[in-house]
Amino acid sequence: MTTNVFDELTWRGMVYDATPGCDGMLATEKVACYIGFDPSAKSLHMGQLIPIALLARMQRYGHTPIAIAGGGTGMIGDPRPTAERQLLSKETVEENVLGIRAQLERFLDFKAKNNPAKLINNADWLFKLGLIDFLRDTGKQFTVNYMLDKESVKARLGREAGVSFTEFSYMLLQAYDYLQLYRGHGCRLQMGGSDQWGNILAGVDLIKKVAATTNQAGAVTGYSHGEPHALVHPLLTTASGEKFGKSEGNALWLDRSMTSPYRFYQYWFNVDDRDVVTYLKWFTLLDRPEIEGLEEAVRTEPANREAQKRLAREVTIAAHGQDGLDEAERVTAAFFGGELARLGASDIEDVLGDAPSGHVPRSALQGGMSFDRFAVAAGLCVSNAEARRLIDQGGAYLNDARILDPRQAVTVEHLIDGRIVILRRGVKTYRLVQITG
RNA sequence: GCAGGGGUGGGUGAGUGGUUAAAACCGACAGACUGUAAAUCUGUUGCCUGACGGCUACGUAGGUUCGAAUCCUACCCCCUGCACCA
Repeated sequence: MTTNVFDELTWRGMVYDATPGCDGMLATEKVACYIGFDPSAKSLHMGQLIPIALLARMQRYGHTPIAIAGGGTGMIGDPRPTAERQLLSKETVEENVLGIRAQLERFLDFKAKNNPAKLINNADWLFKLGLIDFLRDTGKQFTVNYMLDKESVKARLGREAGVSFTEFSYMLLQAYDYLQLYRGHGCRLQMGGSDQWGNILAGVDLIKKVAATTNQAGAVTGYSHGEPHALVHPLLTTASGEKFGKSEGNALWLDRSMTSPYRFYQYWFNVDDRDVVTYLKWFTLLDRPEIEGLEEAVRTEPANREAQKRLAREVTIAAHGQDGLDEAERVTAAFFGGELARLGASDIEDVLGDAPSGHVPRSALQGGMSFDRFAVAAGLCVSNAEARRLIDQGGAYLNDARILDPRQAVTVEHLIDGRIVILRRGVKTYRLVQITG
């Protein structure tokens, strides 16, 4: 472990940009720092593990992490370069904030003796904010020219549909948040992705304007709670150029009911060799020698996947606890260990309770059901045509036996202990089918 | 508001009356090879059908035609200039 977070983050490749003096502050003082979490869904997604990891690391170095649940800013929405956002209802935002809160509590220590993490909802102050006061106190500090400089706003200005005043104002709200935290919690660092740089600097600028202390001659001598800073991380993409944290184009979630621990684990397990070291640095607390050891392992014995296994273990346990990891590893062993056939139904149910599953009524199998239709009924394929295609190509399996004839009948004979069937497509897509009724 | 360009399958994008379920590329899926990797190679990639064949589809709604993604009309949306706001 290096002596200060900044060096640590630099080594981990997580510093894209920071305000001058930020490194010095982090090396010599213990400060409060914050990151905002947008409550646009009831669960955080994998991409948001990045800010979580940053906060967690700050805490380890003795700084105080503050997670902001954007209950207020979530009512507005940060402008996207393409199109206006759909406003979420107040109820939805509140619900989402609750979900996010529960998840953050697993990653940050809220009971630490010296620097317990804090979780604050910016609705606390934004909802109370009076328009006139806001325009006079905060709005007056910014020129529209400054605000127009933001990339996402520029992009929108070039379009006929434009950008609503609502979203245009977002930047000021975020700046105001930072000011509130600065005043109320002495928060001196805001972090985020590099796409947030503009918004974060707006906050820094606002604080500097409002909280500067001056000498007799009017020159700035300092700031009431110390100089505010900004630090942003690079935006992470995979070696193949995709957005990090997406599988088949869908986001993976931290909520186990939305993304099972098994799928979560598998995502990390399957990380490209080219990405695995970066991910170890970003998402695990492993120290430098350990990561360098794994890096070496990737180079010399890639087939062992030591780095991927370790990555998957570390991150899954952080997100889903020991139970979640056990479950993910049990399912993995059952599916990929080639011993499905030897297990009984209750063992399988036990182990795979969490695996992607489908249900087919027993009555459908009484007279036998052709395999292609069964595959659709069980949710392995979306259409009969797709099922037939899959079978033709030799990628369909029933209880680990390849099926080559679409009309092959699935009957009660195939049931494991009379109530379960395992379907598989290709190498790694398994589906547990429960026969009901 | 005026003028011009455009809306095609998951994406980019060809196609301007029949031979077009719609080129090409990407993505996706499967197979081979492997390490549950990458790269590569092969196949598949609207739906129903074992197959013949059928059905639905090219912004939306109508129309012309034996026949339209392709022509006409109206509407919606996007883009590019110009004007207005200044």
